[in-house]
Amino acid sequence: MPTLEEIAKLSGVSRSTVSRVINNDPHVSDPTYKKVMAVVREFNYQPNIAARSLASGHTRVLGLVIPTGVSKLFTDPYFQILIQGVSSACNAHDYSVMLWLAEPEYERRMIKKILNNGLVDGVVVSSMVVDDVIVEALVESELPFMLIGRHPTVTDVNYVDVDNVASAKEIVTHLLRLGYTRVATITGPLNAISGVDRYEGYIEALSSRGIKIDTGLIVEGDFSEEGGYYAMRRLLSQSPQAVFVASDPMAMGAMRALHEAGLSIPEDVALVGFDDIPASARSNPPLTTIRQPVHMLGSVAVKTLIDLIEHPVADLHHIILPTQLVIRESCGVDLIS
Amino acid sequence: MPTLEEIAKLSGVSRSTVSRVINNDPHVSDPTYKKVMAVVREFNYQPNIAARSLASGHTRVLGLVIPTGVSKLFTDPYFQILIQGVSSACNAHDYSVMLWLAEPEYERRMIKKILNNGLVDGVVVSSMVVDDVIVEALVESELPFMLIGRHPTVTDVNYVDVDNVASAKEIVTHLLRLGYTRVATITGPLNAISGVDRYEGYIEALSSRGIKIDTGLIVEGDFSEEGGYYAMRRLLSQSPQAVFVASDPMAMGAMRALHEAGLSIPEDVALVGFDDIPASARSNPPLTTIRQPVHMLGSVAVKTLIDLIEHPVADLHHIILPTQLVIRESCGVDLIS
DNA sequence: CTGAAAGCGCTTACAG
DNA sequence: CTGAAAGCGCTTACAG
Repeated sequence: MPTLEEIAKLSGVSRSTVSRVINNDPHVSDPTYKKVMAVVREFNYQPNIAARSLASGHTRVLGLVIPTGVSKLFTDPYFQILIQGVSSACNAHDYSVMLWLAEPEYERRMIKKILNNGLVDGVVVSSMVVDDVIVEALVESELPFMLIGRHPTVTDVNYVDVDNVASAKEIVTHLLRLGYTRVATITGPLNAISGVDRYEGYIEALSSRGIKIDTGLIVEGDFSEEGGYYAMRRLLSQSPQAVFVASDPMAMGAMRALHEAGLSIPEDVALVGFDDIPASARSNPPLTTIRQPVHMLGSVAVKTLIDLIEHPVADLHHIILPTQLVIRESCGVDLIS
Repeated sequence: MPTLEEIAKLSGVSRSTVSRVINNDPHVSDPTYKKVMAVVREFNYQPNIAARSLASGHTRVLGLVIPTGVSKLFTDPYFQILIQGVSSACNAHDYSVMLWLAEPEYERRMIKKILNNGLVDGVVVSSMVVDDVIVEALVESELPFMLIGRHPTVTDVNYVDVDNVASAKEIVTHLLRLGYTRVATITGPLNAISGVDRYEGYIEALSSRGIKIDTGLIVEGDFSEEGGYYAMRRLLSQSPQAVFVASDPMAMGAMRALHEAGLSIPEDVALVGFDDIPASARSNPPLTTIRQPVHMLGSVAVKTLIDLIEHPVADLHHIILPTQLVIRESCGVDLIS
């Protein structure tokens, strides 16, 4: 592994010039550029990252923190796609991504250490819980950061999100329009912002049609398949006509519970979800759901963050990405017309 | 974010001394230590990683490369547990882990770049395919590295593995002992070393009992649930009495195919797997399988690697971890006695 | 367009 | 036990 100094000597120029060449500085003559590049290639020169970071003051690595625990991270397709979005946008901009692989409590203890030692140029955070301390730590650290999913109380931070309230309201309204009146919901965890927002959308949809809220029809889930399964079992005794499940993995669990109970979908109980994970198109029956642009949430967060790093501005970025209502078979068809 | 220099000034000692304190060098007097630590805490000093790496020549970060593509990585519980093992061992030794988030082809293009820029002190590689170029790159780079899973041709490298051949032979022999004679197998991908080894174990078990190999009973899978499902469907026409499935996710897929065909396990077809993922204990029926110490594979790889980094030796490490035959219901009971 | 020089924030022999 | 000094391998004004 040669150093920049050696490359300079070998090509008969100064270290400054080699540095310019490898950093694509336009102020280098063509012959010089070619001469140096030949040597760089010949010796397979790779600039030392630590030295480069120390001298330049930035590392071109982004931190990705998902304070949700490793198991959930690997279990929910949402994160899989989100991470792909983050990862591909980073690659495209020549940044690396450092994924925090640790449990929630671990984060809190280490978070400041990691934030302040200059390892990352910025961070993207997904799926915070409402009382998460990470936002404070981030604000204190003065590092640029992007949230995926808005924060309920701290509003002067950058984020990208979908309109969870409106989207949930839309799909529940669809159910109402089909003629169902006893519409239940399996909510997300209510300490997650998206959980609260989707619940809110459910309430709004019912209220705006003058339907009274029946708390017996509301069960809290945790976004997981298992959680959906058990929530649905609890809901069974209330015999809802339709259920809005606040995430597709939970909807898969709810389907399993329904099948086990010998109930058919949508004839006995109609079901809709939220996410549109790949499995939702293949489920039995295919799931009506809200499609989130998950990959794009990740890539937009990264692109915005990189822009923030490279061109600091004071303006806040609050980006809302569009969702789609995807109608398949699990919601049934118009009961009235 | 104060620098070491400022901490030195503030505590009235030299930079050398501050460095010794934060690195727990025993050659520091107690009063000095306390004085400096007080200042360190007061200002929440975090050493700059880039500077530290540059000066010391090591980074305390380990690369984890699993050249299998992001989707597979997030889909197979094997990797989830492996990563937890790697991650926890790193944490315990104050190392960070950098997970490559990229598709296989990408690796090859970038691998040298990443290996030679001094970002990682060593790397652990899991799940290579037989013709993988990464081992060469690793050898060239002169970085310390550990393989999880042996390499078929390059033997002078360090690895930790289970004895796939013997374990597969053991579980197939169990099937034979129970009285089944038409024993099929759904293999792993035969460009993966573990896929080949488990297939080899199947062959050995049959051969050592004088049973002729029937190629119609051998179908290649890909370690995934889907792959197991389709492989089992192809096997159905051969009406095997029992099937050795080379991974538990594939066994789950095979069960699904069997259930769909209206066949019951183990009455119509007995089934055994390999891995013992969490789902295998809860499947219907619970799956007889080989338990791999996956978490330990990860942590042993890391511990050995760190030892290699901190105490370089020429000796090769070839570590074989034990497996267990876990007998549950899917294999049925003794047909003969 | 190119080079000399300072500096990024640490660690580590070397003295004492 | 402690400090002065060199050095890790780069980048970046500053001159020219």
